[in-house]
Amino acid sequence: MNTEATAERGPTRLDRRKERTRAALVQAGCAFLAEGRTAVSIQQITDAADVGFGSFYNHFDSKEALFEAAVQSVMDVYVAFRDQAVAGYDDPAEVFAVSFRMTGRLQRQIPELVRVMLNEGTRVLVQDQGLAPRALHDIEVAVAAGRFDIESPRLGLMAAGGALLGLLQLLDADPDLDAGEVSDLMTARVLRGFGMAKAEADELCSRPLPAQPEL
Amino acid sequence: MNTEATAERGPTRLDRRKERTRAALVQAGCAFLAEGRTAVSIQQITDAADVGFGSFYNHFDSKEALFEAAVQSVMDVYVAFRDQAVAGYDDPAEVFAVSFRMTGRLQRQIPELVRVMLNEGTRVLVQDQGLAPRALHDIEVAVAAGRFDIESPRLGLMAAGGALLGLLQLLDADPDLDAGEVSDLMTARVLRGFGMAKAEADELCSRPLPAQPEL
DNA sequence: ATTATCTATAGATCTATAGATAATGC
DNA sequence: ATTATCTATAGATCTATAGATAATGC
Repeated sequence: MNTEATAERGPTRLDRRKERTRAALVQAGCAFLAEGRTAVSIQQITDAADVGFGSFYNHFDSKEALFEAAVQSVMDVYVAFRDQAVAGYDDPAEVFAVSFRMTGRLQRQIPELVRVMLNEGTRVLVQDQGLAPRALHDIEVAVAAGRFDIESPRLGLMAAGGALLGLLQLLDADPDLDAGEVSDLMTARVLRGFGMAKAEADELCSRPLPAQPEL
Repeated sequence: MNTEATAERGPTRLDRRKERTRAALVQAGCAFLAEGRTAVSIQQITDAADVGFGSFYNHFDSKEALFEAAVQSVMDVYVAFRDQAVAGYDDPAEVFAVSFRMTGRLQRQIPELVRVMLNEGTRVLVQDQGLAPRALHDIEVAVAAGRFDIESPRLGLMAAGGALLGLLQLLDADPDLDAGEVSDLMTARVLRGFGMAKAEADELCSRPLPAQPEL
């Protein structure tokens, strides 16, 4: 029995040490994922994490389990980023625009995180938890509010999500691009695809943005 | 010296046998790629290809080299598919629409091929040969002809290509969807994002299509 | 006393090649 | 005679675990 379960105290120092080890492994997994290198040995992973080889099995059953956790952790961070970024906006179309514009800028802030997402590709758009349901909700709310004019929210999600991944890929491939400018152009284009007039879309994409959330 | 080099004759029976072996290996590589299983042994690959283990090294230096060739072969097939599909169309906007609409339908025709593309993800959109330069050319021609109204063809490529991948992912994830219907809706949405009026986009996406090219 | 970490290693698996076999070319 | 295929295997690498060590809890 650990203290947490019996006496309802917070995590012990032991718990924190364990969590640090796990986090180091997940972090190393992310680094390899960002490079698309999943064909590494567990030894290479523990070396990168600066952790004893055997410790790996205290936390994960297999390499695949680690990589899964690594993707999960990246998506958790991204969802938190998005939630913070759009907090305080009322207009659902603006929520959508802000989250789109901020994500493009995120590529310059934490390129490794975005690379993990790019390696996951469009799979993230059909998962029934995490990013996809939130983005779908955003779109549905905007449709209900009469801000978007589309046939199918799910199709809209795939179009917008795909375009977002394309934007991130472009920014990753070309470091010279102005991330803010390109992101805003892409966002305006997607809004037009959702039936918004050009002038209105452009205006919505030129409004000031919140500060980049802490991560 | 082989007969081809010295006497300019066609490929010999030996050449054809070699090519069959190579094709079997590439085909097996595609099958694993489509499942996202790159962590297979060379033994598993040669078993799947029904080829002796040692023969692998007659054709490839490493597993990575095989997978690269497998992706290449899939992209070659897709480019040929697209070229055949759009042959005979003059209006660059229609070329774009047909290639988009036909690709969605291709998912139902050869899902394994599309799955390999999905596993490659947005990477295909920033490669300087194969699909990306052709699609970019289509867009540039349509802009020059006054059919598309966009700021940056490259950004348009990323938006359209990303949306196409999203469409393919959706069709792959949900076998019950009407591929033709969904593809046409997505195409129309992308055309609107390129500045085309809704009525015109819808009309363009309801025209008859050529027969699916042989592959 | 308990728990997580580390090191060391047995056994499994995988790669790359050598040498034998089969098919084709001339 | 030549070339590609196949089978067999040595050596390298990798995984999973056992047992020792270090850190923490009480």
